[in-house]
Amino acid sequence: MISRDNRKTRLRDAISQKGMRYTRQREHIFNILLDKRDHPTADEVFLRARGSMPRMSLATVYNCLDTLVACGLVRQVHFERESTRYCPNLSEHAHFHCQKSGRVYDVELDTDLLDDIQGQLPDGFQMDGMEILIRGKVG
Amino acid sequence: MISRDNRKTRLRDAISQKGMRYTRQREHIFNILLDKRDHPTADEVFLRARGSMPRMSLATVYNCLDTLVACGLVRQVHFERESTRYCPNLSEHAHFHCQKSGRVYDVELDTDLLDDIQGQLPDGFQMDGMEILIRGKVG
DNA sequence: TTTTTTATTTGTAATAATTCCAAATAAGAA
DNA sequence: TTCTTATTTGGAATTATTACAAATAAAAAA
Repeated sequence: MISRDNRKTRLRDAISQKGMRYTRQREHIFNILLDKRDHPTADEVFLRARGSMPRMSLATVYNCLDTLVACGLVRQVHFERESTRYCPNLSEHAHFHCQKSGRVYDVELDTDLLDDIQGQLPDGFQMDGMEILIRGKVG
Repeated sequence: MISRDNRKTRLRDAISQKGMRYTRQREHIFNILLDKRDHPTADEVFLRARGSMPRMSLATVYNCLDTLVACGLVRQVHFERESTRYCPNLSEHAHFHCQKSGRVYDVELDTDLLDDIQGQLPDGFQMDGMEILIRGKVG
């Protein structure tokens, strides 16, 4: 399975870059995020993870997710007071939160637009990252 | 004090529009947010509120803040896993979070730009609100 | 390959932010 | 002024997340 190997290589590279260790748990969590890109919470990831790895603890899920974020393989998304969601889509995009279904959608935006925002910052404001959250309804 | 009266009127109108009651506590919390626009957390608001209203409880602070948000007088801002911050600036703007100082800045953006984002949503995506969060450093 | 080192996992306890609840209070309508 | 009921209050409960210490397992060294 070519894509599995690609994932593995991506993960190995990113993790070793940070001087960390490659573990079955980290691989498992990464695959879960890539297999179903529905912006799950840590708890939802935990439930899925236990399917094929029943001994995995919730603490490990949090640890692994934090590692993936630190390695730049995954983004965190926060809507209101809800729990953190995780997104493995690394292309620049906004997040649309449907108030009816609760679902979260990735919305690709023009790169120019994102550059524009950066350009409109006052002098001395250095941008490291941006998150565009849109509340609304789909359908 | 003209501006105090303006505030009072704004608050009265917004609250009665929702069929809710005007209370000293709600007025107090609203004034606290308007007096120092530094995006305080509920707990910070609580500390300030107790200065001149020592019997006010934290639950009331949360209640009042929720009411102000429901009335459209105040916006909530969420950075990462931090606690909710409150912003009484109703003009469309982005929030810049300085990683060094922890401070939050309002950043005015071109209205065109915000319209552009709305225009780039796929068909069927209806936008009710948007939050642009920028992580970075100032100075 | 085996040993060694130490990062990671695991289960549980602790914490932080927020919400819930039921009794007391106080808007504002009658 | 009385009455109704929304709001406030204090504290308990909940939720999401983090902290901790012992057990495990990568991967470097022998």
